[in-house]
Amino acid sequence: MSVRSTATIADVARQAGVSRAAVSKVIRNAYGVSDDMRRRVEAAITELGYRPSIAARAMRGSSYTLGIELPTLANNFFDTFVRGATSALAASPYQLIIAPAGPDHDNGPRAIQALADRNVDGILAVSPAVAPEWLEALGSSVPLVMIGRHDASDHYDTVVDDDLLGARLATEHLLGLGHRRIAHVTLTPEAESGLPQAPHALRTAGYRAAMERAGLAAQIVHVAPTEEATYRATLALLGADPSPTAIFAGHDELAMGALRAVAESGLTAAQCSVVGYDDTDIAAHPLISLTSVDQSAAEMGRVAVGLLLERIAGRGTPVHHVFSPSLVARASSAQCAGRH
Amino acid sequence: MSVRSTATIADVARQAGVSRAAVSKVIRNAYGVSDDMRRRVEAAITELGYRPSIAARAMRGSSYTLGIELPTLANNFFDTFVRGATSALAASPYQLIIAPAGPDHDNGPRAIQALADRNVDGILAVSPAVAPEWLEALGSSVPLVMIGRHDASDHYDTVVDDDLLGARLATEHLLGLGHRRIAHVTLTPEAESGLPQAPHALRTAGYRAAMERAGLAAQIVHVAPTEEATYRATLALLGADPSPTAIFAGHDELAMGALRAVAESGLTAAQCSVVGYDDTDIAAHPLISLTSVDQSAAEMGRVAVGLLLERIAGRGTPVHHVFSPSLVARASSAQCAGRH
DNA sequence: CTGAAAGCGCTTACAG
DNA sequence: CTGAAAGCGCTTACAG
Repeated sequence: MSVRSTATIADVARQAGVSRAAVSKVIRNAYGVSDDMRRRVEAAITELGYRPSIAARAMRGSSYTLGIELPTLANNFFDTFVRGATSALAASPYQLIIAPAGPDHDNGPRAIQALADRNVDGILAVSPAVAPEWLEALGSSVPLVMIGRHDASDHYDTVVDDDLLGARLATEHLLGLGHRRIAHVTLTPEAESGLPQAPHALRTAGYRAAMERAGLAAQIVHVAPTEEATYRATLALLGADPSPTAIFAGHDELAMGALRAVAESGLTAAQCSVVGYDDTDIAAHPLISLTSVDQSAAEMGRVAVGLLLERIAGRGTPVHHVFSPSLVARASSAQCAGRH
Repeated sequence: MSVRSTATIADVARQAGVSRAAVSKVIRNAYGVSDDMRRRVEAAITELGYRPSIAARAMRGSSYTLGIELPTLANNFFDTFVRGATSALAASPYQLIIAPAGPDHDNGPRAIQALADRNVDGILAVSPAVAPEWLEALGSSVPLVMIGRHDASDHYDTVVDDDLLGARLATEHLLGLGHRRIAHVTLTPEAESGLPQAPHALRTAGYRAAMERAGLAAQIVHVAPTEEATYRATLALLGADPSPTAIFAGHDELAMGALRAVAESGLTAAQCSVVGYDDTDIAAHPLISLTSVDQSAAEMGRVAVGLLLERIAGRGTPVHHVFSPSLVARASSAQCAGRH
């Protein structure tokens, strides 16, 4: 395998005794090349260890690169998503690159912009807090698929799970187990720029609606997006009177904090159940066994890449793909036994 | 914030009433520009929302991009590593992009090559199974820093933790707790292409040496690199007679499987302790509380980026940076109580 | 089917 | 300090 070839298209052309245009056609699999010419060019390419310069190609046509912006790598959901995306790209000429947004709030757009600056052929992004107008402008100049947004966009596609339904599934699961005092621990609205269509805002709405349908009072607690913050908030909840017999956490990492508080308080799942969201790998681990809402991350990755390839192929009309989440029940939720 | 500007350097030059060379100097912060000219150019850039084309810049000079190849995103170690790397880049003009290698064995070199093809200014890579010769060739044409390799390389730098020491710390920790029958569960050698200098091979050697010094017999079990495989292997170990009172796992994910088998067998840490390697976030979680060897991932990321920037700045002599790991003792390891 | 020529958007010497 | 010109390695019409 060659490493970084010093050979250019001109070298290959000379070696094969053809024009540079001919070499270009061969490497792009364009038509209008005789078998004989193709053979000679391919031989020259092998002999010289020629590799096309992506930078040069990007200036004229395609960069053969798809970029995906992620807010963090720490979330297992994204790993699964990326694997799904990669698998959908296996037979294509595209290479996937990831631009991590980093911790700062404004780094989402910055990382997305960095991808656009690099002439990627298409962008996949997870950025709940970016303004739709900015995305519309971006989508007008480069194929764009946003993950986890419920926007009714014109110039980009969206792939999202039905957060309203997911939250309903979680809440009704707990209601079905006999729980009546169910608290919802979620992110502060600012974490999503206060957008009412953002995933966690919708999950909260779904929870609230399910509680209302059951004739019960909703109890919503806002926390910083960490295990630790949820741990402390849950301890406070469990120390109150009356205290909840079940906690629906906005995502699995929060649920881990709730789980810890429950365990430390010496309570069983029957006394205080916990349900998360995302069904990350850790939720499935037998030592954790967290009931959670599954978004089928891998399938989302495949679908998102599919939409992006369609856009690259010329589709201009927006597609909004909504996945139906499902609940995976595990040991962290159990029939309500009441307290004391 | 602009999105994808259609303006080129020529547009800016026209708008500002200067030459394209002048604009180029301003955006590169090169000297030889009057204050007045700089002001006019900057005004034009803002007005037109101009953003330099990275592809065009890459053809002539720098792509302002650093690439990092990772075998997977699932490992928490890498997330921490990337955050460390990003923090070291904050003040620089470089953007970090990640090329995930994917599950297939040969995808490491493929992803690294994809970065080289894209004219990145430097490469960071985690690829234990690539041949040193290939890396030497690559390092001769692009600044390269390899993570987790003990190679005595000429044309690339290495950043690695002292796996021999880490394994010794883990083993001696268990010995100090009174354990005598300590099994080591690790990856099959093929997972590292059988390289004796590979991380897990060295950890095994470190374990073996510590056991020998204590006058004890080593017991080494090879598994596939999954929680599940380690779970089953540990169950088998615990069912044997005599069975180990402690297990040192090659990394934390394996340790999670061992932990599960121990818990399911109804054994306490005093009856069968477990120690992992990497000190991932999950190890620290109170519901898991896994004793583990810490490699200071974030610091490794910072150091690796530092070395890469030095290479980009012109250093040609190789640097091999070795980190000293430390043991983080938690509840999964305890004073040996024997069995039955 | 094949190739000469123009041009993508920058940076780099080189004059002035 | 400033700018005209060449050139980086490709692809794209356009002739032949």
